[in-house]
Formats: sequence, C-alpha cells, structure tokens
Amino acid sequence: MATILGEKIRAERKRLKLTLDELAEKTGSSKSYIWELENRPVVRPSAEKISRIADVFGVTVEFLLDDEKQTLTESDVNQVFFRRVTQLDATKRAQLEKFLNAIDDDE
Amino acid sequence: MATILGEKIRAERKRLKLTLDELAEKTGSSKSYIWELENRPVVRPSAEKISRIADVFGVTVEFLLDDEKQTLTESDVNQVFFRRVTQLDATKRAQLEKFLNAIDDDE
DNA sequence: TACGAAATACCTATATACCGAACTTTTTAC
DNA sequence: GTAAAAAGTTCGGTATATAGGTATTTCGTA
Repeated sequence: MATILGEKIRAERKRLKLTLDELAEKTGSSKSYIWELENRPVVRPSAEKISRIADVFGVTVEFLLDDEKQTLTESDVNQVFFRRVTQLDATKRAQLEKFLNAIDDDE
Repeated sequence: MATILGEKIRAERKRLKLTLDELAEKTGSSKSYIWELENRPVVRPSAEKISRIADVFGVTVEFLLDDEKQTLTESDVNQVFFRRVTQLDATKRAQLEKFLNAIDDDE
C-alpha cells in the first residue's frame, strides 16, 4: 500500500529510533504529514521536504527518490570500479566521460 | 526577483541550449511551469520535478537545492557520473569497463 | 519594412501538499 | 488489572503546485 519512498522513510526513521513526531519536528513537518508520506499509496512531496528528510537521515535525495536503489552501499564491484575512476587523471577522466556519453544514449 | 534555484535552472538550461519547451518535455513538465520555476519569487517544486530536472542537467538534487552551493563540487560531479554508470545495462557497462582498461594503463 | 513562427510571460482552474486537531491504538508504570 | 502518556491514524480546510491556455515579445527572412 505504501510507496517505496514511504517504506524507505519508515525504515530509516525506525533505524534512528525516531517517532513520527520527532522526525516531523526535525524536518519542519507535521507528524500527520510524515505519516502520510510513509503510508499513503501516492505521495508527491516537495523537494524541500525530501531534502530535509534526507539531511536528517544522512542519505542523499537520490537514494530516497530512486526506486531502483534499495540499499545504501554500492556493490563491491562498483566500489572497485569507482575507485579506479576517481584516481584517473583529468584527461583520462574526460575521455571516459565522453565514452559514457557516446554509449549512454539518452533519448 | 527570481530565486537562486530559478537562476540555477535558467543557467543550466541555457548552458545546454534548451528552450523552455524542450526542458519541459524532457522533464515531463509544462513550459509555463518551467518558466515559473525560473522566474517566480517563490517556488516549492515537488521532489520528482527537481529530480528529473537534475537528471537532465546531469547535476545532483543537492546542488540545485542548496542555495549556498553555487558551483558543482568534485563529489557532485562524481555522484552523477557514478549514478549514470550504475544505471547502464550489463552490455554497456562491460563496454565501459573495457574502455577504462584501455586508457588506464597500469604501467 | 512586414509577417509568421518561435520563445517568453502571464493567467486561470484543479488537484493535492501539508497542517492542526481530534480520535484510536499501543506502551509504560503502578 | 487500569490509567495516563506516548505513538500512530484519520479528517477537514487552506494554500499552492502544476497544466493548459492566451497574450506579448523576439527573431528570422523575404
């Protein structure tokens, strides 16, 4: 019944052992609205609310909003790949970006 | 008169040489609403809209929303890059790995 | 110059984000 | 047990997000 976003919010709230009221206060919301975010079948919160919630949880907005992304940690494979990428010099990094642009055809 | 968010959206849109109409279409919005985001003195867009706009621009939601943040940091750039990579299908991901191997000559 | 098209600015209407307060359920302490 | 307190749920109302229209400006080109 709840959205994936709603489930994530509830999970993180529970992880931090916060009540609806506490999370509401920390994010400048009402507890009824936090409840709605967690439970209603369709929600469309403002960017500002989501941003403040992400702040309290210590996660990125992207993590909260991306339904594909169910876990906080990247896979080990990704971590290795990303470490190599961050260590590239600027020229090679630019080459890689260009290559990514070429194969990642966004319609 | 416009918000900092509005100015950022306009700046990025211009950088990508997009019209209001084009950005609207890419983000599933109306052009009038994109105009309002850029020009109205107060706006409170939904997380979904901002997320889709950030996607088109290739920036993080955090960059768009944080008024302090006027320029993209290294970690913003990396975050977007990594996100794109994780969303590639297996074939393209393999291509990218191969390309990385080619340019990343570990002496 | 003029004319159409494209871009921009603004207006109106509708759906819904979000709140406060009341209500119900669960937990805590005696 | 049972009463109070805390947590969670529901609901009605108001403000506003957003689409879709229309008016105005800019721009290319003959």
